[in-house]
Amino acid sequence: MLETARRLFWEKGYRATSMRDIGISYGCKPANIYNFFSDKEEILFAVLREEMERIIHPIKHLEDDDHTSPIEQLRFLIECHLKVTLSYRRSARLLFDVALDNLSPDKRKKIIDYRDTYDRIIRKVIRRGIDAGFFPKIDLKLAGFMIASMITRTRIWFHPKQGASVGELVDFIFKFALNGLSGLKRKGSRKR
Amino acid sequence: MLETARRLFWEKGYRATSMRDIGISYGCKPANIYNFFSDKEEILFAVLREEMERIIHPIKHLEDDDHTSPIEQLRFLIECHLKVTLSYRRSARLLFDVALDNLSPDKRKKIIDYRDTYDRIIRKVIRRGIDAGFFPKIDLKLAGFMIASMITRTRIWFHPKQGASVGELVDFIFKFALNGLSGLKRKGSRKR
DNA sequence: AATATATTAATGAACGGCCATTAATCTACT
DNA sequence: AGTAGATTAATGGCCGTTCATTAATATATT
Repeated sequence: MLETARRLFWEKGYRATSMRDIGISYGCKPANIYNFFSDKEEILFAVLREEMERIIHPIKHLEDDDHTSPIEQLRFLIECHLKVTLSYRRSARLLFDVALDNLSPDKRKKIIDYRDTYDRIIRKVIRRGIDAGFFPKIDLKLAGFMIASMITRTRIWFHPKQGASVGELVDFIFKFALNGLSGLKRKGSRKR
Repeated sequence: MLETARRLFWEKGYRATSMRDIGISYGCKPANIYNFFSDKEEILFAVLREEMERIIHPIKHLEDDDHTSPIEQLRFLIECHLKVTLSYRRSARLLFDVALDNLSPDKRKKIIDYRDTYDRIIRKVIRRGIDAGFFPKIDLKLAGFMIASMITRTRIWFHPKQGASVGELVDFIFKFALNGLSGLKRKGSRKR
């Protein structure tokens, strides 16, 4: 049932998906859904949390890994994030962006914490790249957001049957990011 | 009134913004809105079209400009797109992504045409950079999407009072993109 | 094994709320 | 007087959720 809801939320949006829609798609009446979830919001929360977990889990160790090469870490992070992202079907919207308003403050905070964790990890990886001399001293926040932007939006336009394969996309984004970061100058950096 | 609707749609989403909301915010009753717009969808269409116009208009000439330096063109495009994007308030969602479903097919097509125009322009600029020897032969679609992704998502996280200024962001993205593209190898390219 | 009891899953019916929109009427302006 | 803008009252529709009931399944008891 959660999978059904997840699919519909991504396809149509949270608000445009009714409990009746979920029931019809899953094969039960909407009232039955309340035997499994307390309300609609809880379904959304479960969906978002599960996806965030899938994104964070494989890269979590990077936060404390001060030994592996930062370039390898960057590639690993990009590859993991991208593969999770593209393991789902293409979607016209990014649910992480649009659905947070529909969560109560405490649940929203939990999802935002996941995002913060992601941001923290990617910045650490980049930081290590700087410290190791691969990248110039740059704004970690900007760099992290740029890379994440490129990855997250692949879900909107990437189509597995057309153009580049996932592997090629990993390569492209990794190299683009690596070159992009490597070539930046001190200018534009800002102490935070 | 259009400005009021635009603001609310971006803040809360199209579906979560009721005609009552628009009326209250604008200072009239919802029924009055129908003296100016035939229905809710027409408001959305007007909002999206106006914003797309603002994005496309300043860069439209780039489509037929085979003389200016492609690097300058790239910078100009990034700068224009970014400045339009950040001329609006930060938003938790990208209306272009989420609201298209709420348009009738013919109106949706019109907005998508704008996006296609943007994609065409940015790919042309990159194409020229390739032809002029600045970039290696790469997948134009991927490259275009990457740059556009970085720009469009600034609307979600950029805050004018914190961190980098708009100008610094223009510099950052331009250089990131320029270096990113410049350093790419033939590998990963794919004939389309 | 058969039966009673408990639990879980599923449903029909309905509620109260909100929505976009319309028709009729009113008000302000020229 | 005519018109544009604004409002009131109402409609039909959809929504998330609740409640009482039923059906199916699991567990405990004899």
